[in-house]
Amino acid sequence: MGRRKVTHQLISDNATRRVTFRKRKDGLLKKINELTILCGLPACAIIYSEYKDGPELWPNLNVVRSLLKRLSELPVEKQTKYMMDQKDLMNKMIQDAKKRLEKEKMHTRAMKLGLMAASNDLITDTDCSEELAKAADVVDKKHKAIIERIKAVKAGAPILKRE
Amino acid sequence: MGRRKVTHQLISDNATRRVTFRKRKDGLLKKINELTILCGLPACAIIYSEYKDGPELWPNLNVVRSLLKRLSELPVEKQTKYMMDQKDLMNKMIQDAKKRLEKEKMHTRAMKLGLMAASNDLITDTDCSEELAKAADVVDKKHKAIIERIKAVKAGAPILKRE
DNA sequence: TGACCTATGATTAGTAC
DNA sequence: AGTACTAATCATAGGTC
Repeated sequence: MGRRKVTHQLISDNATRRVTFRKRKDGLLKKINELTILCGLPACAIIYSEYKDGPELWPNLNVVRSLLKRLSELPVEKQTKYMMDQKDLMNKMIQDAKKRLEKEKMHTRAMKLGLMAASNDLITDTDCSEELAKAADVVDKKHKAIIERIKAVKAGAPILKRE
Repeated sequence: MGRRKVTHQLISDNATRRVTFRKRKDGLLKKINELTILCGLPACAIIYSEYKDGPELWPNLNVVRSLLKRLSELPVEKQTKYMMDQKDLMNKMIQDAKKRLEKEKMHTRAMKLGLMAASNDLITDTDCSEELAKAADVVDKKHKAIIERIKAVKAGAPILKRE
């Protein structure tokens, strides 16, 4: 049946954990990709796992290297500064969790291995992904239109649509 | 109202982009956190943005450093082994869209049969089967057009179709 | 700006091949 | 193992204050 509520601990079963890893890793990459496009930021991901003998990189090694290089060049005081920001972020997440708890919607915490970095001032190498995205949107729109039509027919609309 | 469908392009409005960035960044950190716990993997995130003068790190500087160190020690051939760039991701998304369309097509056929059967049962004297067939044909043609469009895109040729 | 709300699209846990 | 499905939870765009 549908999904169960999120568990808050390590998945003990190997097969299940592997499947969950793959699904969520894919979801994560997709989200990073979307963030990159929507907000105009370069980003990268490095994911080690017990399922591959090497890390999985996104989007490619060059971007990963440039972003890591940038990080390594960070002044220490800024590193410290961001850690304060991180504290704030964690506090925020805890606050949110408490609120949801009040609403009877308990939530999680957590993580795994990998790395994500985004920087607004590095050059983004845009290939044809944007156009592909547009193409995909066209497909999605047509798909939606068809679904709407079906709903309309089911709701009693005329079978033949005159335009 | 609820959320609109994702549009996969740069959000031009500054305020909206900022809000979206914050929301999605938080969502991403949450997902990384969950993956860490569920799959028992270490993970970190480094996020630069135009909204902070330093990067935001998750979960903390030490983890980030140790993971980066681990990456730097990797042999180059293993570093490049598993890469998924935006093109791969987009191809996957288009594949998914295609699958959804196929599924919908099946539903449409089922509906078509159901409607025709109903008309036969209930309105024996009036023959609307022709109109029903036309309606179904319209739907089928749209499906076909979409499938063709997908093939064209996959073939690498056309990208944005203007109508 | 930022915090909150909520309708609705997106993700995914569990199941069956 | 990987794919397909479905049901249910989760995430979030847009609105409001």
